[in-house]
Amino acid sequence: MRRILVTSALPYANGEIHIGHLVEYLQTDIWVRFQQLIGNRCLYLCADDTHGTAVMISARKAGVSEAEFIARMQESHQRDFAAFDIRFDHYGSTNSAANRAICERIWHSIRQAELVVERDVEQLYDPRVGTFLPDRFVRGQCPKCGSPDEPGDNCSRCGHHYSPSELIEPRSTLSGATPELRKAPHLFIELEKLRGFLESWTQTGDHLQAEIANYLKGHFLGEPLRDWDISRPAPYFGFEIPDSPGNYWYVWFDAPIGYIASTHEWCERHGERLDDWWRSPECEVHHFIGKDITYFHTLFWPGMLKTAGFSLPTKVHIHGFLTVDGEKMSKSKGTFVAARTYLRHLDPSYLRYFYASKLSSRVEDLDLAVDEFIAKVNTDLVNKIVNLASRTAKFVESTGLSPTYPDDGGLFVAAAAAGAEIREAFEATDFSRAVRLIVALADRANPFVEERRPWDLRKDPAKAGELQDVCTVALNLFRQIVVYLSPVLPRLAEQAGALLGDPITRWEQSQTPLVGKPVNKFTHMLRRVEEKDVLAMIEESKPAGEVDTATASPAPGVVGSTTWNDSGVPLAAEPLAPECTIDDFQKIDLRVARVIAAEDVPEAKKLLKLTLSLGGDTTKNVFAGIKEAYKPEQLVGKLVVCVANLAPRKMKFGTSEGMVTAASTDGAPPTEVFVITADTGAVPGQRVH
RNA sequence: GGUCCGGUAGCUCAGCGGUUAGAGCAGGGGACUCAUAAUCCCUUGGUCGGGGGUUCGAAUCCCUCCCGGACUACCA
Repeated sequence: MRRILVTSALPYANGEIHIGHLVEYLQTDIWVRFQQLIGNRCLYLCADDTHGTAVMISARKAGVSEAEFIARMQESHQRDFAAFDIRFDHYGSTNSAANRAICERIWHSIRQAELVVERDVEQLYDPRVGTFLPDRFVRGQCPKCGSPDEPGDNCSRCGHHYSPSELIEPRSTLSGATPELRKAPHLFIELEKLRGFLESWTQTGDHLQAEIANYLKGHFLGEPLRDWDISRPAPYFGFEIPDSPGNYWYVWFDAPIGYIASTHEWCERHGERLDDWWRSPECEVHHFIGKDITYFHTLFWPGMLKTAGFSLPTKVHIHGFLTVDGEKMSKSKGTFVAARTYLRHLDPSYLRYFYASKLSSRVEDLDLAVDEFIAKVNTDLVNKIVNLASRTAKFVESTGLSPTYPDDGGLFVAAAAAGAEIREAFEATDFSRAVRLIVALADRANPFVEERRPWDLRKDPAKAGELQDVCTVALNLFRQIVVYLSPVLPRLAEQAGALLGDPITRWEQSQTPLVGKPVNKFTHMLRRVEEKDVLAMIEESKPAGEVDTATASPAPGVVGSTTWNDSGVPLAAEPLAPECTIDDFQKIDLRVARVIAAEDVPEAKKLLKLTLSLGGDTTKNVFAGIKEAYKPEQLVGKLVVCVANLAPRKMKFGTSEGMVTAASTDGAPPTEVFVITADTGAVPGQRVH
């Protein structure tokens, strides 16, 4: 029996769980349940990741204390996980006494290893809010290309990288205030000192997927590893560093330590020793994470563990992101579905099954195509698998299963043998392969029922024995499939166990048929998915107030903010700029213009080249960063609003003589950009007053 | 631009050196009626991205090009 400790990444306490998060938690939960099913001792641990500026700000906005804020969020997270049958052995919080203690312990080791250096860091500071600003909380004009309102780390227009302090006319997105440059001491971990260890750990053994090891080799280990800035000056929601008053551990220092702290809390409750799980060569440690946090889990984290003498991860399992119908999840398209919203419309088993049917051990994005989702769930689960039971169980309600297992032409034995391959696939987190193999078993079981025609047998009392045998076979094949599928579909396993009076708890149950048992009354196990439910879920996930003009028209004559129920998200994402005067506004000459030509700039990722007419012979050549939102032909003929007196700017592909105005939510993907057009009747050349 | 992954039937994918390339779904035809109109049988459909090469033999190995995606672009 192996002893295995498993974690999923700690969800951040700044937002709700959505179906993208669930890829990871379901993947992990399935693997854990599989391990338990085959008899291994397997613990599944998680916690909320609670620290950092973002939580501090969100709590402030919500008008509650951080403690209150994270408590609410944690409750919400745990409720969602439970609803999807994600079964943690313990769910902690990084804002716990246990975590603080272990952070201190690990910190002490890192200090002792002389890996810490102190250096001053200049960072922008918001004097109005009284806090230092992470890069993404600062916006301003790009120092290179002059593009206004660019984020604090790099320019979305020219791609130039800079530090937020290089921005021209920077402002805080929290308050609109002009940030000040302030110097503060920060603590750094000198990761380069661990190079030897990290090279060998990442490049040998089976700790990482091959593509990840390769990626690290090329991207990080190819040059000196940079020092890791792991402290933040006050105010910061987190743990104060004991030997550095006024400084707090950066959230990414204490977050992974939460894995150990959560284990510690579990140990306290169950009378176990932490060292048996985190300092024992007998115990495997498996982390499941998304590809976005590869860096933290494959370099810093092993470095910290190694230095502090904890077990290194046996394996870091890294998965890709979720896409919906081939595109990134999008709030406006309604594909950014909160777990809570999903639950209002659909059965969690559908998602568990669908994800399982798509997941492999590779670092690939997983696509949820709505049609495929519906087809897979209905065809495989309901029509093929559950159908085996629902078409035969009632014939043996009174007699129960045959006392000995009848001749089934070798079906049960063959499916039992297939278990070895299915088991390997689960072990390797190659769930799509496992599911494919399992469904193939159902494809063989249904023809058996068809051929033996139980519905005819029941008409002849002399064939009662044969009827019982046929149903005994069908129900056993069903049960066998459900045992294999039980890590994916625990509810179905429970229902099947109840039907046959024999709870499904062990993989071995797939190897021996069940005989001589009474059969309970069959009750529905899984409803078919209906397209309208999926569509309703997507509709509900669209931002409130966003009316789909193709399908809905507003009630005439009724106008008011309560009627429209517009979301507060865009404004909150990008608070109002500092006040300006009418004179300030007059400097900007906005004009109505007609797009008379639009063409793609093939070499550019974001740009379209537009020719704007201001009426008469006056035209302007403008490059607009809207390629990902519009096709050129959609724009030709449109009346847009342009900044007509903008200084011309030479760009890689030509000179841009103006700018087309467009609306977007800060932080939204580049596909969510909406060009501002003029109402009917406006003509090119008119000024916007 | 760099790195990596992929391109096999309309769709999702399997096969990854060896008999005429497979499955499920979808399409077409038929059967059945126990079952959540589920099931079963038959069937249409593919120069395995293009081109070179290695080999007795290639979807499978090598080279090259094209296309799609992810990551990355002095950033952690």
